Amino acid sequence: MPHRTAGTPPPGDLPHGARWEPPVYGRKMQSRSPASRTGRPRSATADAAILAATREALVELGWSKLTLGDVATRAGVAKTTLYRRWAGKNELVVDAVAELFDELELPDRGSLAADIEGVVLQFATILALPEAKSGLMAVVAEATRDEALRERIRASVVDHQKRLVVEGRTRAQARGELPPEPDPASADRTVDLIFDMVAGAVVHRTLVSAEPADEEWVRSFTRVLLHGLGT
Amino acid sequence: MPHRTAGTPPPGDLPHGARWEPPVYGRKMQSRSPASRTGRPRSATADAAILAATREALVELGWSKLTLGDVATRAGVAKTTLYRRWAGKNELVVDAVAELFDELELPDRGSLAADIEGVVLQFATILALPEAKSGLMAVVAEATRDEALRERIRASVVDHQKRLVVEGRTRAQARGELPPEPDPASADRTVDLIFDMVAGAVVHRTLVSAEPADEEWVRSFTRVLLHGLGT
DNA sequence: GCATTACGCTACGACTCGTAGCGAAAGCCC
DNA sequence: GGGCTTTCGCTACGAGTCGTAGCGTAATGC
Repeated sequence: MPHRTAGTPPPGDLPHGARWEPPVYGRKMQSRSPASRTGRPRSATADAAILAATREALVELGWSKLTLGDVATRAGVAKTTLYRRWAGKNELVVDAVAELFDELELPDRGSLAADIEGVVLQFATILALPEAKSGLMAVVAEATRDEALRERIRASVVDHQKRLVVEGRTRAQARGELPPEPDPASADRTVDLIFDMVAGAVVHRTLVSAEPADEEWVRSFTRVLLHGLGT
Repeated sequence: MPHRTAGTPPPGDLPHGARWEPPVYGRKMQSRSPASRTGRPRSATADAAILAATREALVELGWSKLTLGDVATRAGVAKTTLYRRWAGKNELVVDAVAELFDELELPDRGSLAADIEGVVLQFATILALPEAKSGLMAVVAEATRDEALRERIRASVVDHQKRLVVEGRTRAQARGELPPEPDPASADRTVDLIFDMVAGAVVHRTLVSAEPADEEWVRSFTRVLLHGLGT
């Protein structure tokens, strides 16, 4: 099963993909893509094998020592096949890591605090995986100089998480735990702020401080997020 | 002027550094270091030129395309000189980026909120520099698989910032804006939490969301940090 | 002067990169 | 089945980077 961003392009985008000069959208699509096409189809098995091999290589070698030739060997495909499907290491790793975050959900635990603690713990668990740690931050670093890559990360990782923030806020407002927003623009800014605070804190805790974001830490974090430092 | 972590090793550490097999401390020290030594001394001018050239190359090329050979050329030194002083790209970039954060300070602005806003804005300004963005996150990603590198980052970047948190909290407690901590262990945890929340949010806003952490954002962030989401 | 260390320079094997070219395989459509 | 189209595996290649070795020279302390 190929990754969502590849098999199912964002609705209303990329109806055709013949041209391929600058790495606009990292993943190379099957040329001449109007839904139907003739010829031998791409192996979906290879897709899964390549992404799994990429994660495996990330664990064993880390970002800097990961080579596409090595990934190809692990996946049992030719190196050229990799270059036919992805523009380079950056795009490949984004897709490989993005799959890890697909399972993020926001189960209703009855209160805003419990909801936050639950989803933050999920996020922290994923981020504790070595392939997530070394892979994700490396591509984020690369994305500072690559607009298309940043967009790719946003589409396949960030938006997925941000939706959880929106959902959690809606739920909390229905419970009366949060005041309704005055206008939509202000609501968007608040969502962005919360998202940066939550994801940023977990990432910083895990990667920079190199300490586990365990239950105790998550409880403290949630308390400050909801009630501030003063209490 | 060589960087602090090199010229002035952490007090009570590294009194001798003759052996050099695994990259224990990234920066290679002058072999046989017991304070005095004979022979031609290392050029301090070269140190500054190399670190400046590294930042320049980070801006123009980014992390992945930065090569030590190129840095050497820009700095006007031989490539071998670079390898005599640093273990590799990671350590060099850490030192080059660390200098950017040396100027961080915590001026007394009269209230905890104002203090936080001031220092967060400083941090955001530095992090907005392209050399800081691409350089810092790349080495953090590498540090997930390199304990020594992580320690190097901690010593030359993170601790510097964390001290500001401690100072700000002390100041706020003296003003009566924050309650005193019950025990030292709890106090340490709180400092770590705040630090991860502040630095993490700014980093995430700047790098992942790719939006500026401007005054308006900082004000909103500070409000949530101090009083929580409920208000 | 002498010992010692840093420096600039050149050269080197090993490795990775990304691509080109080929024949074979695997699907659609007639 | 026959033809068309696209993908696949494989090999080979030039280009570029890596990190080091070796050498003669420069700069300091004794």
